[in-house]
Amino acid sequence: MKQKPTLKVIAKELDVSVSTVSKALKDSKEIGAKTKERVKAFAKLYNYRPNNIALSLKNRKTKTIGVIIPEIVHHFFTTVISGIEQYANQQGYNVIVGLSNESFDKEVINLDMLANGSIDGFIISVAKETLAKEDYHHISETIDQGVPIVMFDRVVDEILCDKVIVDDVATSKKAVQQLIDNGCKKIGIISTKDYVSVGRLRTRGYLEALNHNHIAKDENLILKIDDKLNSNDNLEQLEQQIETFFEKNKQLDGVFAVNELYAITAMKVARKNGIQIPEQLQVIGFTDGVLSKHAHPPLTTISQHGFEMGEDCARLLIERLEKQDEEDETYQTVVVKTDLVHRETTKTKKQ
Amino acid sequence: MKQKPTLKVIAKELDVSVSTVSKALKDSKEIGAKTKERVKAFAKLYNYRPNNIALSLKNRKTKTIGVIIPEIVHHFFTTVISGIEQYANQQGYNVIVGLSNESFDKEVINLDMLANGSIDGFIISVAKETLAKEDYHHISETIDQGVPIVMFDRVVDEILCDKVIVDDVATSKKAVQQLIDNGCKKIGIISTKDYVSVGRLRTRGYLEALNHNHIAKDENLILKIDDKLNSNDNLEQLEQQIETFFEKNKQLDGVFAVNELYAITAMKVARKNGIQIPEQLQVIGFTDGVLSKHAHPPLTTISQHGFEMGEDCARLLIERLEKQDEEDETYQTVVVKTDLVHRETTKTKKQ
DNA sequence: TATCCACACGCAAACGTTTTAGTAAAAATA
DNA sequence: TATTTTTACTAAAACGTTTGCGTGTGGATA
Repeated sequence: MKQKPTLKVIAKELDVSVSTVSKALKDSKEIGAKTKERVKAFAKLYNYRPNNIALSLKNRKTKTIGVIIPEIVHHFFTTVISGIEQYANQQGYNVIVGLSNESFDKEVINLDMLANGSIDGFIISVAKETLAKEDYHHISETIDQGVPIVMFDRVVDEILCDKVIVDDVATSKKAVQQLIDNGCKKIGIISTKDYVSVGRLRTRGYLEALNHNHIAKDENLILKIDDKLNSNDNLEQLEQQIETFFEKNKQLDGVFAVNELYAITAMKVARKNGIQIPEQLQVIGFTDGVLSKHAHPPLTTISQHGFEMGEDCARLLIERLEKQDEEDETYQTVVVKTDLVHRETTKTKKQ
Repeated sequence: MKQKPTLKVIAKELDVSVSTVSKALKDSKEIGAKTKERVKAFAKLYNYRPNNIALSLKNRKTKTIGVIIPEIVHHFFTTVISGIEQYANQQGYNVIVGLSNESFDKEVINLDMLANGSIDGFIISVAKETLAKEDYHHISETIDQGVPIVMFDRVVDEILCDKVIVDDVATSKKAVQQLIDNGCKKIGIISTKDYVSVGRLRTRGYLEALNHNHIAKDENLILKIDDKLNSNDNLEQLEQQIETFFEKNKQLDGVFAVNELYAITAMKVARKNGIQIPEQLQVIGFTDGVLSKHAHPPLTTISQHGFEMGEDCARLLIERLEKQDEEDETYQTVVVKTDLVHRETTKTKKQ
């Protein structure tokens, strides 16, 4: 339990100045060969490492990026984090994770805690409560203070910053089109309330697909789940709502669900009602996670490539950080491509 | 894009000294009432926040704890992180996450990057490669440097530090006993190679249960999966190995799997072979995650209460940090209790 | 009027670095 | 030998805080 060596103690020990030690360690030509040797040997012996905090203070940058997400026990978000981590570490950056738990207040607190010099920039996916309140002052203030932000997945249009998203509308349209092509006549969507941007957009894509195929919109076929039900606690309520939905729509032969959980639960309800998948009912989910892959039957889904999204987020942020002098005020929105992963809840009509 | 206000700029603007500003903001009685007012008003106007990095440097503590885990796309680990986050934030600490990706080198790098003043202490679950190499010098060196470490789940006995674990042996024994009580005669275990501590211990629990019931050990009933197969890429190989395992053990009527994935995959193989669960084969998995809950049929599992484990880790670490003067060299090992979650892959003989 | 004491504030050091500018001494040049 | 150049190093400032101590001003007291 010895104290960590600093330049100062090395200097004192070797009877040279602090600056000599510093320079010797960086192989400066200002320092003589034998002095360098002495210093390096001593530093290695005592396992000297420069103090990161001091460096951060001096350089006014921490080489750390803050990621704030609604929840971490969630396959998509962790996949994104993996991508962020990978790219960031590779560039010598650390990643600090803050959880908002979908709460506005916790999001504000997290932003506050980290924005005071702890991190160089943020990557954030906005909490549902924040989206519902439409209060983004904490985000715009952070940007105003010169801390760049990259938003992903749940983004908000009013805020000017770099963004990484999936083309929710086009992707959903593609998925629903697939159901139509596979012969579905009565296609329902299980979505979220409209203030969740991805729910809103995916619903729009669903409607566009119907419209494009001259299928009339039927409000009964659109189920908008209340956000609170996402938490694992009230699974039964979710199941109940979907059950009711199924009862209301007897000849339902296709379901597009905006997330894994809704898709899986729909399958569960279908199974309970003796509905054969995919023979009587075809299902496509958004987001390709473990649940979909290991479901029975394995679920056809849309893969959003979370890892790549994470990499893109980190890249965008770090690029902006590294050229912060130029004050580039033009922001990018990266749209990552999606893929339809055909598994066994859809009929394989066309590949 | 204004620069962040510091004490210095406030001081200059108000034509007082830096120390006056600092003291005024903390309501020191040394400062006159009107000056305090002026300073506070100005600070609020420009949204002044003390720079955390400077404080960290001064106080020699960062109020940040580093968590290093093998992978983040994993229900158990994210649950633990949730617990850590919750407790830590509540105590005013931040959480920084490092991923080892099960690699020894990445673990060392992560430890190195963070140990130089960036964090006050670590919470770590050791990478498989590290366990295989049995090289823990990076960990002991970190502890020697005065940075406390708490290990959880995958711990190593040789290292003296606080630990949070599950009683793997007893818990596994209990699970296997349950299978026996439910009438299973031929019980197999799907485990990992022995260098993964949890796999080794859970296998031991399995054997103890057999022994306790005077059932002879049968090597054929013990399948030790090679670690590399955990990654989602080679699922087919995993499936293949389990398939072979089933063929070798025809009258198998009980399976105890040391993790979710193995359990789920075993069920998949069983279904493919037309084996009815739980009528012909009963299955219990270790770790209660989303897969188990949403499996069909829902999987009976052992819940390790990851959230509580996280809280315990954070509590242990923070307690040690806050009384670092006393140099308490007695370490605790917290054993969190487990529960058998009865679902539908076991016969409900006794509740 | 001389002395004392609050009062209100400023100075400076410290945390551990890096870096610019400066300075002795030694070496090279004239 | 006198001057310049090079070598090898040190001093000090800076990053943004906090805090113990010093100090000038004023009013109250003697």
